[in-house]
This record gives sequence, structure tokens and C-alpha cells, in this order.
Amino acid sequence: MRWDELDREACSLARALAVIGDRWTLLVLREAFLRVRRFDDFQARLGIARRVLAERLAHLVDEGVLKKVAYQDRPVRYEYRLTEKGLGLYPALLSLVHWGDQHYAGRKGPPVLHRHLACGHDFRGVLTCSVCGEAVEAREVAAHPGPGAKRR
Amino acid sequence: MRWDELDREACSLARALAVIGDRWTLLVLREAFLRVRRFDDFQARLGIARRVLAERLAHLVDEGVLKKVAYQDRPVRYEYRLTEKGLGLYPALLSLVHWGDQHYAGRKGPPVLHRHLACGHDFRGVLTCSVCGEAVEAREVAAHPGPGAKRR
DNA sequence: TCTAGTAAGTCTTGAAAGTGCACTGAGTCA
DNA sequence: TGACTCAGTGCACTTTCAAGACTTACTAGA
Repeated sequence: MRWDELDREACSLARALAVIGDRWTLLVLREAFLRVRRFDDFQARLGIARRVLAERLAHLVDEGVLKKVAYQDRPVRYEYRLTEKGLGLYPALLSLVHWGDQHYAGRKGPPVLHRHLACGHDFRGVLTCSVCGEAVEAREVAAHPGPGAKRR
Repeated sequence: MRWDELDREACSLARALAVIGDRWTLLVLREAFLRVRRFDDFQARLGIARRVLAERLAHLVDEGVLKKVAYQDRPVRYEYRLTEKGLGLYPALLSLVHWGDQHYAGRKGPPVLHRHLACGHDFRGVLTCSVCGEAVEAREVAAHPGPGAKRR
């Protein structure tokens, strides 16, 4: 199987990865969540090859994760902003950041803290069950075929 | 910047991505969470090139995300199991799956459902604040430098 | 003993992506 | 006019990936 066939898989993870699963895309999105919006800013902060950046941004726009918004005329210049769909990736991103904090932060502690503006405290993200509200652990979850499953 | 320099970045996301950020690794982990453990099973289910699979598994073992466990002697054969560190990736994975469900499931619905064994219901993962317990939205979070930040 | 089968890789080779950097194009500013 | 800004493109080069045959070490059956 080649990578560009992934989106035909009947698996939501595969489809999500077809959009954001390559090496640079999540870093681009991290910057986007940090309010970076312009091509040269992304490029300077990430040190990514310009060609690859252009391609990734275009792909994210195609997928509706980012949108291009003109911020000046003469010459027309566009910036990239997260859409609602893009904002929906935040839980996944934050979970990854916390995982990185837990396992790779030095003894000084995590490089970035996140403050929950609603309550005013620095926090970790906790994944909870939408039904009972309790924290969810991998061992307490069973996956089973849903309505969109294909039979084998 | 080349990819293999990423783990030197003082960013937890970059470090996390240096481990699980390539195209196949998260799919390998998806299978691992579905209790797949053997080389040939991973290979058959994913259709991944054997060489790439061998390399990814070795990397995940190096990083302590998976561990090799002998399940027979003569000849010695190993299987790959998630460690605690590996299980810690579940929230990120599940968040991604739900994002995929939301945006890419056909009209039939998601291909896979997740049941929370503690309460017995199919659920979605909700990211909540570890301090106040409320659901967290991207717009309600401010990132600021932590103790491990490097000054520029 | 010979043959087939199983499981976990390893090797080979052409194709695809990524990298680094110079360059373009449209416009501003002095 | 010349220098500068920003968002990309073009190009030569290097690295990684894909597909499948091959290897190693052992078991089971004829």
C-alpha cells in the first residue's frame, strides 16, 4: 500500500493521518495554534524547506484545516488561519504535548505550560468519557465495529 | 533543519513527533492497541513494506513504547507489546480517531466504536482540564513558557 | 532423510519525497 | 533608481520508501 491510498481505508485514524500524519504537518499546526499565520514566520520558526512548507500549507487548505485570508492588497498577501475543523485537532495535539512532557522533559520540567483561561490554572489535558465523565484509560476501552464498518 | 535533529528541540511536541511522527508509526500503534503483537500480523493488516515495519518496530522498542517479549523458544520468537509509556499515547490516538470520525466518516457513521468498560457505554473522548474538570477548547488555552523553556 | 511450512526478519532496486539555496514577481519605501 | 519585503518556484542532490524475493532457524509430516 502506498501512502496516498490511505484515505480510502475505512479507518478514521488512517484518514486523519492522510491529512496530518506526515512529519511536518503537526509542527506547522503547533505554530498555527501559537498564532503564527504567515509563510515566512512558519518558515523561520520551523526551519522547514520552503518548498515543503508551501506544499503542506496548500494541502491543509485543501482539506479545510486552514484557510487563506488576505491581510493586505497591493500586493495581495494571504495568511493561514485555523478553521473550526483545524481547531478540532487541539485535543490530539495537546495530548501529544503532554505525553512528550511526561517522557522527554528534562529535570527542569516542561518547556511550555498551558493555562486554562476559564479557570485560570495551568493544567494537563485529561481524556474523559463523554457518557460518564470519568477519566479513560486504554485498558478500559474495547473497540468494536460501528455502522460504517465494512464486512470482510 | 533535518528531521533527525528534531529531538534536540526544546519542545515536547517535537520530541513526541521524533518518536511517533512518521507516516506509519501511529498505524502500527493503532494495531498494537487492537492487540496485534506479531510481525507478520502487523505486516498483513497494514500492508506496510516489511523493511519499514522492521525499522519502525525497532525504533519503538528503542524508545520504550513497545517491548519485545519472547513467546516461544526453538526458534526464539518475539512479540511486541505496549509498555506503560506506549499506553500513555492512547488519549492522543483516540482524539485523532474521533477527529477522523467527525470529518471523514461517511453517512453510515464511524467504522469503529469505542466502549468504555467502566460504564458500559460507547463514548467519545472529551479533553478536560485536570484542575477544574471542565471540557477544554483551543480558544480557552494560553501557552506560556515553563521551567524547561530556553531563553532566546 | 527429504520436503513443506512458519515466523521474523534482510537485501535489492527503481521511484518518490525531502533538503538547501538561489531565484522570481509584485509591490513598497527613500 | 536601488534596496527591501513576502510568498512562493526551480533545480540539483540526498534520503527514504515500496515491493517482493531471499535468508535463517526451527517444526511437522511422509
